Amino acid sequence: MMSEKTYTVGRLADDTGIKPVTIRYYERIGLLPKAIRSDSGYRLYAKADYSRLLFIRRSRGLGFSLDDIRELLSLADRHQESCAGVDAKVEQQLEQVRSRLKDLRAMEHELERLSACCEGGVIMDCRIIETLSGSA
Amino acid sequence: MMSEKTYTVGRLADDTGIKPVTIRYYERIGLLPKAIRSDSGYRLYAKADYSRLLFIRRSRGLGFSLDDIRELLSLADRHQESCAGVDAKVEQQLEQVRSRLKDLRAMEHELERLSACCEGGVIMDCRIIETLSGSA
DNA sequence: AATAGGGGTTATAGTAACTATAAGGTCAAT
DNA sequence: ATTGACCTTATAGTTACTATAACCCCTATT
Repeated sequence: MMSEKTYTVGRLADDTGIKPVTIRYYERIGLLPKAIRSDSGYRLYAKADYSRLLFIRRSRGLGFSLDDIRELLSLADRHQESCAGVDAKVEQQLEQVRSRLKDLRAMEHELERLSACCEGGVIMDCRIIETLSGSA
Repeated sequence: MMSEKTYTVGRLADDTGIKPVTIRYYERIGLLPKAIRSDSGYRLYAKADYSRLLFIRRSRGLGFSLDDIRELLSLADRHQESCAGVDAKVEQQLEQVRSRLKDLRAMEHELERLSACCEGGVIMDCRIIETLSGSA
């Protein structure tokens, strides 16, 4: 029903929300296979590439690094193996996200505290500057 | 009571928790003034440098970029001006931290959901991989 | 005096995940 | 034939460092 192999890079970009430069970058670092080329040298993509890119985009959305994603993709291809590795990666990513959350929450609180203590005076009397400079 | 001008870069590093390489880097990009040198070419630091470095470290801890810190430092030096600029920077940083928090919380939830749906089978049946690949 | 260690100095390249720029080739439509 | 929107490549820039190499200095011990 659908034609076989006819996404150009820009079309793929529109469909996946990943920019052409980024797609080419992914190819260069081996995250995407080398695209086949048209007679004039344009990259041509098929459904499989589209799926792979979506996989990458979703994983990026969960904060996985490109290296993590490389591993996830290679795991995903081994249909018959246990998915323990995948699960472990997710768990590990969750750890990382939580640790980052902890840091950011601390920053948020400290910034709130700072913001609250500004009374609109002059730098010399500014409690914010004082806090940042201070010896506490 | 204390001697006047005698921190070496390593000493300053120990006192501030910022590594020598990083201190030199800060000097190179103009975040710290060029250190005066000993006869043999060693950098020598005074109390003021120590304070400035602490200021930088605290600000980094709040997530400010080095460019932000550059501005904060230059604001901090203008004692007689209004501290509105400082307050604005803090506010803006708070915004950024909160936006990042929002993203990370979303990631956390999604990762939790994923992690929960793994039932320890084989990749082919893995709901995690399915979700990452899926067209939803 | 020679040497060993633990400093210090520089310059250069690498990291992550892109983004920006330049300089050019292709394609479809007017 | 030319316009405009696309494609191609290579190269450099971004952030805040880290790593490496190759060398110099200072102090203390043999």
